[in-house]
Amino acid sequence: MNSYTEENYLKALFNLANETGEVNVNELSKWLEIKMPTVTSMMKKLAEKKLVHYESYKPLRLTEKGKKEAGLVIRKHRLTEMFLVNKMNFGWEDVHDIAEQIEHIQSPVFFEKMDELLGYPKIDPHGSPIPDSNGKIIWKVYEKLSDCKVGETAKLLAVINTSSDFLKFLNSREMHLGLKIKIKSIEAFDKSMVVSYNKRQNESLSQLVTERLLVEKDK
Amino acid sequence: MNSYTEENYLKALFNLANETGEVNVNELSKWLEIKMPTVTSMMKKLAEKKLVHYESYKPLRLTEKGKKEAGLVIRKHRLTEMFLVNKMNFGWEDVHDIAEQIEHIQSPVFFEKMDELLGYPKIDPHGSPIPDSNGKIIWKVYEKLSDCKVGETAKLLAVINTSSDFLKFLNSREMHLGLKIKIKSIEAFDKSMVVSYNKRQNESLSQLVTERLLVEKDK
DNA sequence: ATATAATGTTAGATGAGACTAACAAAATAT
DNA sequence: ATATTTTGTTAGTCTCATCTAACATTATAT
Repeated sequence: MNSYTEENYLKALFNLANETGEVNVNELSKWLEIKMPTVTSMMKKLAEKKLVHYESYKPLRLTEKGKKEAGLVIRKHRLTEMFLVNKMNFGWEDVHDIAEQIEHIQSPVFFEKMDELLGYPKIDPHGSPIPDSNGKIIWKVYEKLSDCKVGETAKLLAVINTSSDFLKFLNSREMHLGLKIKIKSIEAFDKSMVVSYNKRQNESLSQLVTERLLVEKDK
Repeated sequence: MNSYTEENYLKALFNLANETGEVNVNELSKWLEIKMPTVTSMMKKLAEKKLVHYESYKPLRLTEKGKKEAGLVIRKHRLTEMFLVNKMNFGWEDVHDIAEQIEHIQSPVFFEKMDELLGYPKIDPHGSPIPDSNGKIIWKVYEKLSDCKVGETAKLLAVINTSSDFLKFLNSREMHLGLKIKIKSIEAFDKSMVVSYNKRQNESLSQLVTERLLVEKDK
């Protein structure tokens, strides 16, 4: 069994991994807001437990075991977020901090029950995939709205930044997953977009926003 | 804010308090399965925080502040148990261990939402009163089934021991809160009772059971 | 009323997970 | 190619919550 703290390190390693699965001590340290020496010593501990490949001065990598256990923590987090939104009427902007705590509950049956009550969801309220009960994630390839062209229509399927402020911004513009967005124009100099959806015909979205919206283009 | 550990000590002090609100270090130590010196040092810490009245060699007593904060932990525990049973379809015998963990979640809004979804319940699935949002408990005076007499009928309103084994025993006899039980006879030598309820006309209950069933006599 | 048992406290150690200060290695810039 | 910056490690300290061993007080029993 991994401790509360260990679970947090595993989750962070999983979330920060680049294409090759590598993470630097420094990155991890900044992400967790924990000083580097502490991170180093925890990495040695996780290496002892065969959860992380660790060599001095080399980037960190989760082992297969580590990936699985990290995936299971993320599964608990995302199932919780879905439960909070779908079964407890929380807004998608309010669930992160609660899920950060509930993800550490040690009770397989509790999360199985959530899963069942939710009808075995594949994604969380922000469109992120929920790992299966082996910790495996099926990655969907989405495009960023910022990569779409004028005249195209795209369906909003996930958001990258799940900060409360960003989600509240989307709420204020009545934007939600599943929304069909049409690109009316793109400003050359700052890449901001004017889009239309539902009754909103002239919404302007900055690049900071459009590159955080993941979509599927209409064919 | 109290730590996870402090919350557990507060809850234990509350639950163990006798009529005068006193608890011995030794009792607390046994209850928590934590050695006495550890308990003593935690009591000094809680006394610093004005949560406990502590004097060397004297029994422990929660301060008003301590009672309130303990009550709030118990509130979180009992709301959670109710939520697990009523909203997540757990059996009353399976909720204790999960609630022991969830009671430490720091998120007032999470428990407010539970309370709201449950319709502001006054008792938990075992018939124990749920403290209000100030940590105050309204105690109902119940009788034990073991104190009833032959011929009387009583309604089961709460159970004292909430161990999984005891609750599974009650399940196996189809006993649940609200049940009307008629006392048909009492065995003089071991105080066991033969009772009837619903379709069960000759159930025998040992004294160990009857003194753990809290009832209200029919008038 | 004193011996014994039970209960409670003090002192010091431990492990987990955090820190700072100092040093070492790797990456970057001139 | 060397100096500087950035990144990473080592060594030692701190706090929290636990422990054991030894001692002190209070309660109980003869």
